[in-house]
Amino acid sequence: MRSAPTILHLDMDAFFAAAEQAAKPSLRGKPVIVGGLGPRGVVATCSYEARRFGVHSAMPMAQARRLAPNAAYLVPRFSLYRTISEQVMELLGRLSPLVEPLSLDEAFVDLEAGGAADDTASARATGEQLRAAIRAGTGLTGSVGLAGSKMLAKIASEQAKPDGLVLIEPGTERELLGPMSVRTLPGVGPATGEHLRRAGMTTCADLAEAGEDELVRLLGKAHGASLFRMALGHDDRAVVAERDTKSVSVEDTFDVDLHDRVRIRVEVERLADRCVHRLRASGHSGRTIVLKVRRFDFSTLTRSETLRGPTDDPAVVREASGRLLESVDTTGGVRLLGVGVTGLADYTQEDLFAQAAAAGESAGEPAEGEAVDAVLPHRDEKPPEPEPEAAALAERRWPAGHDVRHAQLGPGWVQGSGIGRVTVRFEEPTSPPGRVRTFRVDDPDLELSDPLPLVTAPEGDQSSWPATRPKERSPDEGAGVSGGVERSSP
DNA sequence: TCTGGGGTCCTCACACCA
DNA sequence: TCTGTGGTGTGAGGACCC
Repeated sequence: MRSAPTILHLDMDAFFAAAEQAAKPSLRGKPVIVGGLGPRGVVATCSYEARRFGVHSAMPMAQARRLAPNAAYLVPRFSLYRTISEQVMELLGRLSPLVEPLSLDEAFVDLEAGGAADDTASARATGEQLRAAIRAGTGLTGSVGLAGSKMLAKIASEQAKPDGLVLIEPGTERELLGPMSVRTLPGVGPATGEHLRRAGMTTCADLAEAGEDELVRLLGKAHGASLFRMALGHDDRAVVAERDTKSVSVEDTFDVDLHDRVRIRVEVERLADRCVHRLRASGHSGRTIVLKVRRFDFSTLTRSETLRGPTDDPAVVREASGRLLESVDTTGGVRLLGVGVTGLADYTQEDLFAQAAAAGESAGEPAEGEAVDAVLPHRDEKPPEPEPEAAALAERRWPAGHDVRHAQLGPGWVQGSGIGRVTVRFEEPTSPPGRVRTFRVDDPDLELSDPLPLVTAPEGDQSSWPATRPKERSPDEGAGVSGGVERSSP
């Protein structure tokens, strides 16, 4: 635990939905729900306007539609979100070399490591400057939590939402946490929460009172001990800038359960190819192949097989996945299939060839050809073919929310499509709300386009931000801050 | 019309080996 | 030779997070 609140947690507010509202003036102030629009989709993010109807993340989309039938429903546009995220992470990088991204919209920053703050006043000033820079650079708002540890900084940013800043003064942690629900603590989800509730513990103070031995008895060594420390406000996890990937996987939920064994096998092979594609793109190979099957009744099972050496060969992963599938009973139907690779190695393929060659020289040919097969990439193997062009066009021609351009009417976005028609709203991030027009899906004047920038020119020059390091400011600036939680918002 | 996708970490059971 | 023990690798599942 640090003596100054120099861990910063940034959480962008309703990120995907806010990005869509920034891109689409007609959606501002309205309920916007982003997620899978298929029959088995779930909500990824929704705007604060949608939350007032009771909609929240991870809710089945069908339920969201019942609660908010008039909301705008959009599919995620990860390329847009990634672009914005890179801008935000770049701003964080100016504060410190120690930035730990948790997802596209969340990160920890160690302000001390960057010399960006060393006391309460400078930390608060840095947090507010950051929020202003994010707003100017992206048009979006983010909430900032500041504390002496990651756990408390995250709790603070949660309290700061939306569009605020909360600072937890070191020394006040235990008092602050005491009355909070155990669910506030990282690692306590529905199952652990219920487990603790049955043992009579609902608040952090209850956990602290129960003692470490009791929590270890209830939850096991690792979880129990860490939870006890967290309940006391102790969390010495460091901000880690680079994390090694441990596994790569892909999975698909099908609109209707699959029963046909041949079709299931084909899907598994397709997933294996996609998984290897991702594996190679990340510069990895892997040794353990994992097949995941979710059955008609939502029961999920995994089967895995460890090879003699790491591979990034699609044929090897396909074959292993197929073998694993043989051991799974799929009668009754399958709603999800997944293929993953763990036990990752970052050997380059050249290294693998060198290894195999060296092994061959020193020990002669391997006794079992299978071992080589599992290690050596098949160089003549092509990466997975993209889906046939016509099928891809038919499937994803006008996804709801995507940007389009009309030869005469200019930029707009897909409001909806069906029965041979596509409805487009003609507006752009900096325009007033626009008009709606409907076209035939094969209208030659209409084409999909890249997302437009959310802000045309930064409000004020952010290129040199931060202009002065907060630590260099006058010591009495922002002074008078003391004790407990303080919130500031516009 | 119930429940995505991509991850991480932990626990437990079991086999194998020294 | 048999038995006990502890470490390690593997496989499966659960919980959690965003």
